[in-house]
Amino acid sequence: MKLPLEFYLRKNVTTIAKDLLGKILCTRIKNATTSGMIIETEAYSCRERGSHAFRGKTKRNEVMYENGGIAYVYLCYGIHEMFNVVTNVKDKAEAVLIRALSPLDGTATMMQRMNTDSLKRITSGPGKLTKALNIDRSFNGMSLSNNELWIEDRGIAIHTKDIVCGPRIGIDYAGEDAKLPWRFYLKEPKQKSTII
DNA sequence: TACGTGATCACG
DNA sequence: GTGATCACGTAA
Repeated sequence: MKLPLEFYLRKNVTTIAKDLLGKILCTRIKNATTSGMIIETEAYSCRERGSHAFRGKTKRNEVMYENGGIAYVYLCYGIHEMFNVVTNVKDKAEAVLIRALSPLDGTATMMQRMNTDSLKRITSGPGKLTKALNIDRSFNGMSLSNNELWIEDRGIAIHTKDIVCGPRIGIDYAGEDAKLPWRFYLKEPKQKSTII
């Protein structure tokens, strides 16, 4: 079942980042469905220096200011498309970066898109999972409850004790805010046993 | 460990 | 207009 809009409209972005672990990110492109379980996320808020929205609204980050439940997709390092989930209500600019998935549906399609035979390599990074699911900047601002792009709950329960948190990756420029423990991921052993 | 790659944004 | 910078991935 697709996540309801209320899931995304909540005000605590770190809570949403944790709650997204174990949920399923899916795309359906030209009859090909691909998906994976979310196993790593990072929270971003306009209140801290790590966020694109820290300095206010720009053409790139404007969708972060919309109501939650839509996608924020941008190009990083000139090569990689990055997928974020916009959260909170209009004008409260917050988002959750999806950093890694555990592949579920359409693995053959994803491996073909990634030009590899290795399951482990297709969705193990923020730039890779977008390519595997065929997400690009044309998805920017798109609702997460339509038939092309959505996140669903398949009843996989994640315990707090199985969630590891730590500082976010690649934001050294954010000064003290780079130390915020706003990166969340699943412990390895549990991650395997929850995939059935 | 180095570097490709191009959009973005804070400057003029 | 320009230039430094960047929420990464890969090869080595």
